[in-house]
Amino acid sequence: MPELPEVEHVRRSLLPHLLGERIAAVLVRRASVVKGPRTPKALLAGALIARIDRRGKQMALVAADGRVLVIHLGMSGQVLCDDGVATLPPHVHIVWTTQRGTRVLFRDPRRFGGVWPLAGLDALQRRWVALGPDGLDTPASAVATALVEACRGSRRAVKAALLDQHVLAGVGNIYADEACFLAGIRPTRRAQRLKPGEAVGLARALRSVLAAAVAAGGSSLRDYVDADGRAGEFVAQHAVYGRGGLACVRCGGRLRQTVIAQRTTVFCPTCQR
DNA sequence: AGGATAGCCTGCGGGC
DNA sequence: TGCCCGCAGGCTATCC
Repeated sequence: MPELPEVEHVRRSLLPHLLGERIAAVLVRRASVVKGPRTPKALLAGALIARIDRRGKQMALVAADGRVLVIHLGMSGQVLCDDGVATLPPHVHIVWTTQRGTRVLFRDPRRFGGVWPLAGLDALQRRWVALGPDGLDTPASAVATALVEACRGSRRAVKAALLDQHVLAGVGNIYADEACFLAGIRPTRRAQRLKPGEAVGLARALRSVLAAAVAAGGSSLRDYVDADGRAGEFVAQHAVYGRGGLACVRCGGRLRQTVIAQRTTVFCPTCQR
């Protein structure tokens, strides 16, 4: 679903609604989306929201008293804010209401996402060290190092390594394909065959694609909108994702489609080697 | 032990 | 029109 740029945009769009605001009430409408204690306290009832952090595709609401709630949007998750007047749309699983009357909805039709109540920042740290470095907030050189180390001796495809959140946090199917195209690297290449210079190029391409996508508000295919219901515009800039069989924007040749790590993969056989 | 496979869910578009 | 199939932005547990 939402990958790093979409989650970052949701995070930014939530800030004006939640930062410095106090949660007055929490309503859980479908308990199974809460992965941990389901008490109002664990779900930030009474909390003053001090920060909203992000690592990769995960977002964390951090309360002034140290409570933390991790939100993962999965494939179809949304966090929506409204004035609390309209009828709830379908698949809204959690509803927070702030003291000022803003209603914050966690909506997730496919329910691959969820929320994880954590005791504090220590627990968040422990959860997030398991992830690789963030694809956007990390210097390109460090991203390249992480890629080189993950590829060393690995027989899996380059794209499979990019999708592995333990290697690098935040890259999903769209941006893996787009970064490989920008770097001129075929996503099917075995990771261990990647030369160090190519890993550096791929790291640069990744950051460039992620930053451009954030600037465009992310990629809205079906479900994705930010907290204010706005869609992202980055789809118009996709060079390969969703364009299998169409003409390469660079050479005009026919883009090829295959499957890597169970994910549809599109690349240009001419521009990507 | 890394890496490839199901499985979790709902909704939508295409083909018949 | 309507039904059935395949497919979708993620991740985990399980198996080889």
